[in-house]
Amino acid sequence: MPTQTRRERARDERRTLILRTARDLAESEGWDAVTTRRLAEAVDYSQPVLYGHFKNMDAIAGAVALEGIGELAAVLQAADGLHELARAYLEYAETHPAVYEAMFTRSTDLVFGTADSPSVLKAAFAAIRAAVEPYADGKDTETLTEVFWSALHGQATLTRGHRLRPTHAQPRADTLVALITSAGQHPLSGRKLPDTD
Amino acid sequence: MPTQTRRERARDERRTLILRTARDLAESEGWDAVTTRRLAEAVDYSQPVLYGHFKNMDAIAGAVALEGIGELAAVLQAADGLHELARAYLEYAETHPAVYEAMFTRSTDLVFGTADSPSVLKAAFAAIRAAVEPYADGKDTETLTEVFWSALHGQATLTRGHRLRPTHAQPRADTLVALITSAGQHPLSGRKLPDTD
DNA sequence: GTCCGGATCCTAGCACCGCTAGACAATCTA
DNA sequence: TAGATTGTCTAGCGGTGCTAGGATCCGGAC
Repeated sequence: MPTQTRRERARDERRTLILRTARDLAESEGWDAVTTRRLAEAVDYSQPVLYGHFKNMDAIAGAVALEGIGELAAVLQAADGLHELARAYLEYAETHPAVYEAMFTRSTDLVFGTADSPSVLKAAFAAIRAAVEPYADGKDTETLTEVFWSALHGQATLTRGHRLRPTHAQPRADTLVALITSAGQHPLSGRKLPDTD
Repeated sequence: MPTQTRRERARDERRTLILRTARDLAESEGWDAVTTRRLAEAVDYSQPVLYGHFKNMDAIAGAVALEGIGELAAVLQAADGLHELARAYLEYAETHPAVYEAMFTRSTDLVFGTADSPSVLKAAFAAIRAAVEPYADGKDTETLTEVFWSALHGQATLTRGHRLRPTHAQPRADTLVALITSAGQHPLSGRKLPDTD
């Protein structure tokens, strides 16, 4: 059935166009500028067309977020070592602020919850966990991963909100990594840990 | 001039009423529910009255945020030691989610910038810095303070967004504090650091 | 006591928002 | 070619932030 396939393909292309346009608009003017009217005009369709592809406006932002999580997971998997992963994470957040905001700051309903979209999200978390594990030193790796991720997330959001000295982003990242890499180094335990630099 | 004074007092009381109502509404139903119409109805005035006290809706949220920062600063100053401070910080964020959101997640324009409101904000940061300083071990205290604060902020926001295991908030906080308190404990330096527990 | 001027407040409205019903056009099926 | 399905649009509803312009109150001058 080639006709049906062509229709479906056209539909997919339009969906992709909507997402790409929404994403571009959000990155250039912020999510407040991504309204149904402006988005519909940008893709040269009327507003109801958007609702043929997405349940509502939040679903569009959610789809952009999911796309971004996939990108972030790939970036983190490609990173080698904890230091490199931290750098990659913060760089992604800085260079894609609107997507990052859609992922972790905007309303959270759909993203988490082990329902229909967790695979790519688990992949991102697993990448962080893999980089953290060598430094867990037998302790709770899951918790240490959450702590490390939270710290990265905090730096990303507070830096973006101009709450931290913009000139010291690099020392902050380095300090955080150093805290983790020397985590198990208590005076009583002289165990050697893998080096990161 | 008693009449002028009474007028001013009435004006101040009304301003306080607006802020308290906005805050209550935000905490009970979220900031999306704090609209000019609902807020005006709740304080039993018409919408234009709000604009006689605040430039716009964001300014109301900003005033609530400033109020919250003062509270947070007081809470942090009252805390004794790094562990206690971390607990107090996360507890405040958890028990006042809407105020915390107004402080650090919503649009950031007015809050920072060393303009007219930094004193109370600097007090909050100074309280964190004072608790961190004993563990800086001669390194850059300011950077370590930013790292610690970012980590707390990340835990607060990701926990609230249900991105972290809700059952492990305590271990996360403990782990973060442990990372800081053992920061200077490299194998080559056997210096004794103050104990926290 | 009367009147005036300024402060205060409200009604009404603008342009925009997310979202949807119902009419119309285009395309596929038979 | 006739009918059914799909796609798209126009028009509109109730809501939003915010403001102009008129009414109303109230302290001070005479």
